[in-house]
Amino acid sequence: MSRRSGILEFAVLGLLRESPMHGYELRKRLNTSLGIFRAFSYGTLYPCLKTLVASGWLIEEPGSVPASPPATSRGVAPASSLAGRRAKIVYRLTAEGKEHFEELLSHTGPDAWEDEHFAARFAFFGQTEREVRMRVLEGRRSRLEERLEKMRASLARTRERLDDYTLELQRHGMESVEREVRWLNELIESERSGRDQRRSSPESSPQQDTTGATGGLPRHRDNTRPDPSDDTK
Amino acid sequence: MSRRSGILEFAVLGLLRESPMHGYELRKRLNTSLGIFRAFSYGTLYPCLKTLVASGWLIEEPGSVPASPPATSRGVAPASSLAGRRAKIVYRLTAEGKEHFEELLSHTGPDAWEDEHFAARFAFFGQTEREVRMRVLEGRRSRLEERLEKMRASLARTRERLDDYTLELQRHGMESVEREVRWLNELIESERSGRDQRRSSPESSPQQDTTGATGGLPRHRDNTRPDPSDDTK
DNA sequence: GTTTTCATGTAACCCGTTACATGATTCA
DNA sequence: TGAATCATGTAACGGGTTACATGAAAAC
Repeated sequence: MSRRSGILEFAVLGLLRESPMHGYELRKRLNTSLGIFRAFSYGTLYPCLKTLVASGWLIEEPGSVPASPPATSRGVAPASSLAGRRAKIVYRLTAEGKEHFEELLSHTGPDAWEDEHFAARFAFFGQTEREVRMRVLEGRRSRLEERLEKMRASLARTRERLDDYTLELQRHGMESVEREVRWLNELIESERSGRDQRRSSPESSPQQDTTGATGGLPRHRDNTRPDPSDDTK
Repeated sequence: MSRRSGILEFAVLGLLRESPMHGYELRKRLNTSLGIFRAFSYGTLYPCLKTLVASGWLIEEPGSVPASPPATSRGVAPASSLAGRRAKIVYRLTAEGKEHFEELLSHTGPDAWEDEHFAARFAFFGQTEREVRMRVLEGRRSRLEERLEKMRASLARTRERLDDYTLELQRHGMESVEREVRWLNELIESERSGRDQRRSSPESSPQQDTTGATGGLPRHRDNTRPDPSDDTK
């Protein structure tokens, strides 16, 4: 009766909304597909999945189970056929789960502007209504501006007493924040000018819309081209 | 018999090395003076101080105690005068504590390149030997480059299946990391060319050396001026 | 004289990790 | 056939927060 992680729960629901998956795969997507996400461990993920099932938002389905004994009878036949042969468990979002996620998507508390929370929200902007996107972006921005002011103030108070390294660290920190603010400005600007491509209809299914529908994101240098000598493996 | 926080412990020792302080003030310095540090709560700080005292690295000293009972007898006189009147407790680094901190400063494990840990290390570069600074900076850089490669790889694998927002998030994330790498490059460069201003003598007292001693830090725009026309536009 | 700010502390909880235990599948 | 990878899980612990309790000094 606990494990209400917020961000993990949110991300899991969001990923499963796109397509059913088993835990192992889910975890990898958590680490890679979404931008900022740090690596959640299995010790976190699996219990979380359990509670989501208990809440009725997910159901477990047998994955590619070796349902009928495969041709190779090599394996020692399990003493008791009941003693659940462990197999892949595929998790699928239930209708209630979908509804719940939709609700999470739409309400914007001040938690939503904190670092990791914000990244999670942004990662699912594709399924978020425009109005909400705006609120989140603007909330995040003012959160950062607030932070900047504090930094400036504290720096003004103490700059004489600090050595060069501490100063440089603060300078770099502030510059990072300023940079994110500029980024948000661009995003907000292009949300404002872009057409409202995600209508408010609750019946929009995800998945498609890879047709460049997301209108007005600012153009940036594409640093992801095939990169001839990439290979990675 | 626990509470070995690493980063908090390190920062506390480092700050107290510069001058004795009581907990309340210590906490504020943790939040502001040092660049990146997030706000530790009292619930973390005070117990930590206790264990540091128990380890013999700090001693508690009475602060500006109202040693003799103040004139206002309004308060219910404490039943037992022994039941310690609570007063400011000033923490001071012991010789062993100093030694311990010195040791922490000098050994560079791979923990030292992680985000928060690195920031803490950097914040005390003023008391760190040049050789160690180099190892930390280079370690951090290769840590980040490693991370970059993973991001690039995963992006190359999945870019077709992702919507524009997720893509943008990843792009921005990568750009941030790239930016930090460039920063590190500058720092490393200026460490290399700068004079070795922090000699290896173990007897160097901190505090002074505000005489521009830190030689070669790269020059940046001073973004702390009153700044007449900026307005974060 | 009351409200703020300074100042110290503790207990309950939360979110997550590590290290471990188990077993199936794939591939050299 | 044995190693690597896929896959699921749990118990113990770690490091931190929140909310609370307490009280002195300063500011209004």
